[in-house]
Amino acid sequence: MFINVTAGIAAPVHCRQSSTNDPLPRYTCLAAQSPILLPQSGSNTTLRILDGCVALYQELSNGRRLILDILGPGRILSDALIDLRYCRAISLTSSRIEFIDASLEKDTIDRAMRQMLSRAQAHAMLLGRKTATERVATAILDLADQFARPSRMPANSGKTTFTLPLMRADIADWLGLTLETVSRRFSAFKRARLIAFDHPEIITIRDRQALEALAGTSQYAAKAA
Amino acid sequence: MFINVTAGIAAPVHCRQSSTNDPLPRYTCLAAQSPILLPQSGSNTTLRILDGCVALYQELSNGRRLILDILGPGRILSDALIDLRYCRAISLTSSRIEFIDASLEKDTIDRAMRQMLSRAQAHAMLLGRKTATERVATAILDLADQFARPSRMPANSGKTTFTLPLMRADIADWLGLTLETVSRRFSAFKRARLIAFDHPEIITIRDRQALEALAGTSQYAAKAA
DNA sequence: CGCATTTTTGATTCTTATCAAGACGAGTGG
DNA sequence: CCACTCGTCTTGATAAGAATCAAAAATGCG
Repeated sequence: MFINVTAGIAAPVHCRQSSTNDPLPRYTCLAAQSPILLPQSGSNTTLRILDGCVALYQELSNGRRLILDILGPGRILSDALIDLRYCRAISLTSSRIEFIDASLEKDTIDRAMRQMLSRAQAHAMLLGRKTATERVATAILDLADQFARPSRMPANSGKTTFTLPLMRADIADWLGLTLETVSRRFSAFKRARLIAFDHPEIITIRDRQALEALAGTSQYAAKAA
Repeated sequence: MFINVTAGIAAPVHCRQSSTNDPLPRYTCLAAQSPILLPQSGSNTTLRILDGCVALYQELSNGRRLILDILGPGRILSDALIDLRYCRAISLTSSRIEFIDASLEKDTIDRAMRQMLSRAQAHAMLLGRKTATERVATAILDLADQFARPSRMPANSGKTTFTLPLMRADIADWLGLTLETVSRRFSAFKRARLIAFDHPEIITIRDRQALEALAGTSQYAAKAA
């Protein structure tokens, strides 16, 4: 199912969308695994993710794929930011997105751009110089930051539970690993009681400090941005 | 030797620099291996590399380093672009830089930002999914694009000669490899007659097409930007 | 020329990929 | 309700690629 964002009408069934005359914002709901087609650069199509999860990825000749970034609620995606000749975007879970007027929120775009670059650089560090263990620890912490419900009970010191919007294969494509390696690291972290999970996609962080130590110094700079 | 760009006065000996009252542009020469200290974000310090080569890099806890990008003549470096808490910049060869007024060239900064992001994403692809052979081939082509003299004789079909501004260890830190692996790939390419060199830093591309094939589809998107 | 740095090359080890098989869970239809 | 299937996940055995360790060769410099 392809959603052409240019037209803004080819939305799936279960979709809330205001009428054409309405002022911004307009909402759209995407099913899981829906490609998001931004128009050619220059049209200034910009959207904000309200809910769900979007992956920005590139592909190589023989089927190799790398997910460049995982975008959770609040993140901005714009043709002003990314080079669409090389990047594709896809929703990993069912997602709700909002179209925003780029010209009205120049500052927002600017901040999003800086965050994108900052994260890309931190991710390059991860891909170039971190071990599999460090990569997975980094990923778990980043995903917890982006997808954990803010409503955690205060008594639960440090324990965060969240639903992974990516499956093992996606995490592998994000971290430059194989799904088997990712699975092994998750199992190892579970054995070491750094995380806990019964279902593979519902993760509880049991020892955040240890994970942070494993993840290495250069945590995603995105937090501060 | 530290060059604090804020003040713009702590320049090395062999330095051409106009007086304080002069209008833009102002030039500065940097010796090889001079760290470039940009001020805290917000001051809009922006510079253009006129000659030479600058590396943008990050460091990890235990001495691991990753060069995020190699900047040749024409490239822009600005505190508006990069997060200076995590990035450092250093000249790899003696370089000439020019300070520009970011407010006057908003469009230039914008294009530079997009190029930076585009290159960061292509580099992430390289680090995450390319083999050592593909990485080195990609690097040689990118460096040729950035540092080969444009004055190549027309008869020399496809043959480009240029001086590498990086040594093997730098290339390794850029490509997420070790210097031994980089050296081995250079030797292999030499044996296969894809490149030629007598001195390790003066490289001639003998078979650009083969290199491009090895480098894989997603060549640096930077060219078009 | 001699010294320090860089590069090359070789031998070995280690991490992760690859190949393979089984376990688990969700959904389907009998 | 239960078999059946499909997709995902886990785990194990093995292989491949790059790192590491080590030493020699080349280069540049004082």
